[in-house]
Amino acid sequence: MKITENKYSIIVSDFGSFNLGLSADCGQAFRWKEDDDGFWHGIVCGKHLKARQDTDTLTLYTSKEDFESLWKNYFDLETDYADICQNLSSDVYLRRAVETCPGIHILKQDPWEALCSFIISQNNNIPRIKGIIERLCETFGDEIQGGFTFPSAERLASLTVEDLAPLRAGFRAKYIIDAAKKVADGEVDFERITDSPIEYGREELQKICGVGAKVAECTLLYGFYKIDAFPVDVWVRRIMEEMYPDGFPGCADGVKGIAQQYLFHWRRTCVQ
DNA sequence: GGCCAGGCTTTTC
DNA sequence: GAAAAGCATGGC
Repeated sequence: MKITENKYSIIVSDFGSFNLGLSADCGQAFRWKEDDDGFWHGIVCGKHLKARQDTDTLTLYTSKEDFESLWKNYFDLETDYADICQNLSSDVYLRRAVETCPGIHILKQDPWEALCSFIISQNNNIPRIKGIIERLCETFGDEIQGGFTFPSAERLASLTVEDLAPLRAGFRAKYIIDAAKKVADGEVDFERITDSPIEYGREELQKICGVGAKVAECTLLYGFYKIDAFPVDVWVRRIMEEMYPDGFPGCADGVKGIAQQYLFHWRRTCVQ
């Protein structure tokens, strides 16, 4: 990876196969938007980023300090996805998925935002998930340059289910409040989940009302970067039935979450 | 108007 | 314990 520092931006090259738009909009994160000029906008950990990708370069309108301390890590630019994808390619369907949709990285999202987002995702579709999250941020986040921050667990823990009515989140509102309370008061300990094997996180997260196996796996994968977490939603269930009736291939062991993300996006956008 | 959406809880058998 | 019903909302 090569980095050039300009007055208002950072130019990155030699970043492997990373694809910004695909990674930002393949169903793992819900707040990235592309404007009419091909710039992607996102807000992560209270900081707004404008970025675009051209053939061989990434341009990020940020400081070198923020690139090094936040964005480089968020976009997982230092992991060798070529190596991972080559290993996955020993399976025929995974090979098709990684070749058809190259450049997806797992985004290292804020754990609370990931948990809250995937609580909202249950029995829901992606456009509406984005709408609810947008209203959540506009209503309860802090306004900054470029948009609104994702409201903290502490902020939401001070609210009632009725306060969330403007989100039109339906039955999920009570789950958001329960999650916020348990995270804010430390009953669910994010630091310990970070430092523990994945099984601990599974048990802890499912103490929250409205968090089952699938939401827990998504939170562990996208919020805690436990890349062997394996969320099974309706799409992945279809994949398992259609392609892997005898189980998931061993070439994905240790990185099942990454394999899952490629298959999820491929099955949703390319197959049939 | 019925079906579906990155499911989970509650109720019933 | 397994299976089914119920849950809010909105796009198609």
